Formats: sequence, structure tokens, C-alpha cells
Amino acid sequence: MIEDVFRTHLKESKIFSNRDALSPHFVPDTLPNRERQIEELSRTLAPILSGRKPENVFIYGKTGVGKTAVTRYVLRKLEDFAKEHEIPVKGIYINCRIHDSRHRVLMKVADALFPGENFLGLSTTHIYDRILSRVSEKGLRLIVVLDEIDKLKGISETVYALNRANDELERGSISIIGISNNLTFKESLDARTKSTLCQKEMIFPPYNAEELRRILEQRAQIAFKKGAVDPSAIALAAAYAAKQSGDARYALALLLRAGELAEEENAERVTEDHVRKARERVEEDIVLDMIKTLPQQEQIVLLALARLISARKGIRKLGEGETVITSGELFEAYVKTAKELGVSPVSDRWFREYISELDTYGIIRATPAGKGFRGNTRVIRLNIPADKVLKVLEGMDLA
DNA sequence: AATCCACAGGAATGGTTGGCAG
DNA sequence: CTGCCAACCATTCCTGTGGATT
Repeated sequence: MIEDVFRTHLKESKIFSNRDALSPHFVPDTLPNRERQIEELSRTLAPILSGRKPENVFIYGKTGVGKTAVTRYVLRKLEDFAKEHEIPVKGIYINCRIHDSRHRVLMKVADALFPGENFLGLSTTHIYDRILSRVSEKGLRLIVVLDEIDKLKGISETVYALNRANDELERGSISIIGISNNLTFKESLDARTKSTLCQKEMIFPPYNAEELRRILEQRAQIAFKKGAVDPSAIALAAAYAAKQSGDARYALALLLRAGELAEEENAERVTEDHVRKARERVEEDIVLDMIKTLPQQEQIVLLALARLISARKGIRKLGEGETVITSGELFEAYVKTAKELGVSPVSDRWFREYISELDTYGIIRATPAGKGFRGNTRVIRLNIPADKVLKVLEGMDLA
């Protein structure tokens, strides 16, 4: 039994040749549809080669439009070129969601400059001084990339510290590239930080369906065996993703899932049908992911709803096909469920607020009941299979 | 037609929390 | 570290609405 599971993984895939190419972290040799941005960023950074400090750059655009990929790509090319000409250029990529304070950012920079050394427990100023002396001594030209910079606490201090270094340095320089997908983020910065960070600004527009198609085709060539994927399947995945705000990551996830489905079915090739099914799965995954991070009370509401629905399926009401639940019924069930979990339930008013919120998230659908129901109430449906919701929520600790 | 029921959702208000200047 | 303000969660109270009931 278990051996069978392992064995299927030994067997060579008929579909994939290198599925990593569909991973969001994969940086391909060329980035289609981003030639302009690549050129612009390269031009901005190029002065570093002649020893001048390039402008700090602030990049923004929605998720999955290639901000990180372009930055990493340009940085890699720049480092390669600099190396050939023996110019000490170094790029350091930092994800601020993980390294979310000034101290952690500086630690990360120090880690990159002193491989193998441990900076745990050292003060911020100490680390800062070490960085400065190393940069100065080697004449290093650093480019620090702060990805998801909106997640960084103490942005002004961090930006200020890194930027101030340039005044204290005799040799070398430190430049900053900030990346954000929050379009309103820039306005929330104080004036000084804004002018420092946004010396140069770049906006990445979302991809349209045609651009997404080209991206997918390129990746598919690496990821799939020859002829293992229908061109129409790629076009469909691109179209879906374009509708979904032009997110290339979503498009890639879609194609990956489609490939996995085809493999599970032992199909010869990935078809439009696989993409359609994959979309359901991907969307479901997104929703289930979302459920995991919902406020506790909303999770309990969902749990109560899922239980109600699956309980009714067993009884199989005669006549009416779909199981329908009114908000009053659900409120009772919710109160009961909450008490069972040892959580005090909220008032009916807030319960209704939660229902509306879950509705706007698209997890449930609450529509006016109309005829056949007493009074002015809403009927509530779950937009995803109840058993999946149960599986996710019952696996969690809701108390 | 009048009344009742079962809720929807706005407004005022109070307790918590979390970021931030001092 | 402290105190403050804002944002957020939650309750209470309230008015409105639409169909069922009498």
C-alpha cells in the first residue's frame, strides 16, 4: 500500500519534465513582456558600475506582475557583469515579511557580507558598524532589495539607516530597492522617507491574457514534456488568470495543478478540461486558505453552517433539492457550536455582520429568501463543499 | 387590512489593542 | 517604558421591510 504510493513517484512522469519551472520562485532566462521594465531598471542601476551611487528605486504593482522576478533578474545580470569586470557589486535580497524590523534587516545584510558568521545577540548599532566597515574596506557597492516593504515595521528608521551610510562611507555605497504591492502604501510614508526611497519610481502593470499566454508557453516548454500540453489549455489558463487581475502566479499555479490532474488521470496530455478542473481546485485552495486565517468567530459560523448542511444531506429532504438554511436557524446552530467549543457567542447583530462579510468574501452566499419564508430573512448557502470546510476547521483548534 | 414575525442593517456607544511620539 | 490616539470589535437600541397570519 505505502510502497505503491512511493513507487508512483519513482516512475517517470509522462507529463512533466521539470515541474519546478512552474514554481513562483523560478526565475527563467528571459522574462517575456517585461523587457521595458528590465531595461529601465538596468539603466537606473548601471551607474553603479562606474562607481556612482544609483538612485534608490521604489517599485510597485499588484501581486504576480513580475516585480520580484525582474528585480532578481536584473540584479543577477548586474552581478555577473560586475564580476567579469572585477567591480565589487553585491545585491542582497530581503523579504520584509520575514525580516520585519530594522534589526533583522541589518542582520540579513551582515549575514550576506560575512558568510558563516553569527550575528545573533549583537546590538543593532554594532551590526551596523560592522557592515559599514566591511563596505568601506572593500569598496563594496551594495544594493539592498526590500521586498514586501510595507510589512516592515520601522520603515523610516531602516531606510534612514541604510541611506545615511552613504554619508559616512569613504568608499562604496548602499542603494535601496523597495518593492510593494500595496498601491496606497507610498502615501502612508512620511515625507522624508518618501523622498529618500522614491528617488526613482517604477510601476508594473498587470499582464493581459496575451502576455500571460506567452509567459505560460515559455514555462511550459521547460516544465512539460514535448506535446504534453495542449496550446488551447495554455490559452485558457491565461484567460482565466487575466480575468483574475492579471496575476502570473495564479496562472502558473493553474497550469501546475492542471498538469498534476492530468498525471493523476494517467492522461497523455494536459487539456482544456484539466485546466477547468484545476481552476476549481485552485480557487477552492485559495478559499480554504482564507478560511484558515479568518477571525475565530467567523470560523465558528462556518463550522456551524458546514455541520448543518452535511447533517441535512444525510436526511435528504424530500421534494426540494438543495438544502437551504435561513439566517435565524444558522444563528441558533452557531450559538450552540460556540458553546460546545467553550467560546462565548456574539450577539445576533454581529452574527449578521459576519454573514455579510463571509458573503463578500465569496465563501458563502446569502440571498433574500423571498416567498415561502416567513418574514424578511436570507437563505445561506456554502460556496464550497461542506466536507472540505469541515476537514479544515475540525483539524484546527478553535477554542 | 391589520397585525405579527423574523429578520436587515444604521447609529450611538463602550471596551481592547496596537502603533507611535515623548 | 508610558500615555495617547486611532482602529477595531462588539453590544445595545433602533427603524425598516416583506411576507405570513389572523
